[in-house]
Amino acid sequence: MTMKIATWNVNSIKVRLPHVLDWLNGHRPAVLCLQELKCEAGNFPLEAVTAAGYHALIAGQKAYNGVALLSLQPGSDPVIGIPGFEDPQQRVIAATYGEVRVISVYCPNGESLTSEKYGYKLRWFAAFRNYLEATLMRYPLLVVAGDYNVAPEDRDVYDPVAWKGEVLCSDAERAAFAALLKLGLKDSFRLFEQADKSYSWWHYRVNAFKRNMGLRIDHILASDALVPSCSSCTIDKGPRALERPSDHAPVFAEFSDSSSPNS
DNA sequence: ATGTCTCCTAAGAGGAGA
Repeated sequence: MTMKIATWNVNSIKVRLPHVLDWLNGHRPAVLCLQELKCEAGNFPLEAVTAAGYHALIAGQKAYNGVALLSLQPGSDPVIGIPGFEDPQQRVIAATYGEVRVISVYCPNGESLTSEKYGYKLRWFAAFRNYLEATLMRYPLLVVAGDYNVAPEDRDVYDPVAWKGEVLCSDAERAAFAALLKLGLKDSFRLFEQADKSYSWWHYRVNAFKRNMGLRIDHILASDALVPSCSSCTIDKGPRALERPSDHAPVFAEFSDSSSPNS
């Protein structure tokens, strides 16, 4: 028996609700981490999600950002944000499902290396690293899934020469991502053989999706203690080809049920 | 290729953010 844990930057839950409901019904993930809700918690389409059989924990705000955890079983011990890091931007929500702690995260974009938002991005990553370090001590079975706004390696970029040093690909951003892995986390996608030119985000402009001009910036990190139970990680490009798509595709990882003995 | 999509304010388009 396996359970799926998935992540999807939906770029407005209001607009993408039909896609999300279809995907939930098709995959029945144990947990779906959402990013870029772009709505306040009170405007989240809770009834439709509940009717689909899902519980929801929501950290929303007007217009921008916003994250959620949808789940078949209710989560426990929810935490919103990064404790001790004051931030009006809703980017992080955590809860426990069975034995597993799950974090849905929307890392800052940064805009460009010369933007004030880039400095915020690097400060935010430092705080997030410290939060994950503390979280791992309390929850050895940890999944951190979301839009990291970092392409970790050149093979995660359709044109690494053009993107060299650009935001999402800069050395400092890649170092910030690597610092998360160094805590004892693995990029689940790279635990398995994957097709070349696998991406999770494509710009809306210039027919980028049809031309596969993409970046892999949505990741599911699994703690070292969870890695033995991880059996796959897949980018589902299907929803990106629909009418009115998000610019991101959902990503999901499968884990064997840790409740069975000797698993 | 200043290319697209979504939100906001505020009553028209234009700006912010990605």
